[in-house]
Amino acid sequence: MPELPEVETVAADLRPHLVGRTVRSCEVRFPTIVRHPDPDRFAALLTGRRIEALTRRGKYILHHLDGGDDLVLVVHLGMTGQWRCVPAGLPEPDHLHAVIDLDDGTQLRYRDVRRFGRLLLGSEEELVAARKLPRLGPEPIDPAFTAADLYRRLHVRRAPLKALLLDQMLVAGVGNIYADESCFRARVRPDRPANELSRRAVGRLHAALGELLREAIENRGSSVDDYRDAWGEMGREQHLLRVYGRGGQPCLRCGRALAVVRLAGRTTVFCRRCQR
DNA sequence: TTAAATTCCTGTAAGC
DNA sequence: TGCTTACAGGAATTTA
Repeated sequence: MPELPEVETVAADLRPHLVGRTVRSCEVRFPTIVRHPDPDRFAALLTGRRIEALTRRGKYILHHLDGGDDLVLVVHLGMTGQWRCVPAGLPEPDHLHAVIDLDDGTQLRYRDVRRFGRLLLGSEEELVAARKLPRLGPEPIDPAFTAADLYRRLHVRRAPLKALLLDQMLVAGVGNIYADESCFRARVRPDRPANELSRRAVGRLHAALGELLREAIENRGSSVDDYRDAWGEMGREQHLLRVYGRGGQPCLRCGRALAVVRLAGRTTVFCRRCQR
């Protein structure tokens, strides 16, 4: 499933191909995929706009448009969303929910089997005010985000650490895979109430998060389930995951069978011996 | 305000 | 083989 490294990979790959392109037409085939504004207005507003910049924030891809009104096309891939740029006329896959034709003959395609993803159009302020875009927490790979920042956010909360790592308002871009992996690297139990963590433990967690996410970006993300990059290719990080998807198998550090529990509604894997 | 539970959605795999 | 059922999870929404 696409988390920060996967979304970063897609955004970085698309950027050189999309910046400077103009939208010729837009067809929304599955209306509920567009969450703001209504699909007809979405298509009308988008048509004729030029993409001036492409950025990522958390798990969101932001296409900044010309026109002087700060309009942004926002894409969230949810669980199974795919955002690809292909030559127009290529055979269409199933579950294709939106198609955007560009002025160079390429086509942006939004495909999403489970339809947990979404497309938004508006200024960032408008989307946040309309509660279509959350007030995201800091970027975990931003050098300005320090261990002290993370500690300040965690030590006032009593929820299990895992639940807070998944909270996009606390820190942006972490999902189930990298939450479990960062806890393992930091040797911290994901079910510990956040306010019980020492500064030292939060320091390890902060370092683990940064290292892990940078490594995963380097490896073009984890292709578990059906994540693919903008060209339909798989990432490599899934081969390096140490706990995610390995419940019951031996811990790669100590050999003990990895525990599987349910936390914050998510399958959570950790080592009862290595993580305290 | 916070935390936990529920909902959406479909492909896959396990069980009978 | 074919059917039913459980499971996967990001985040909005609801409930406590």
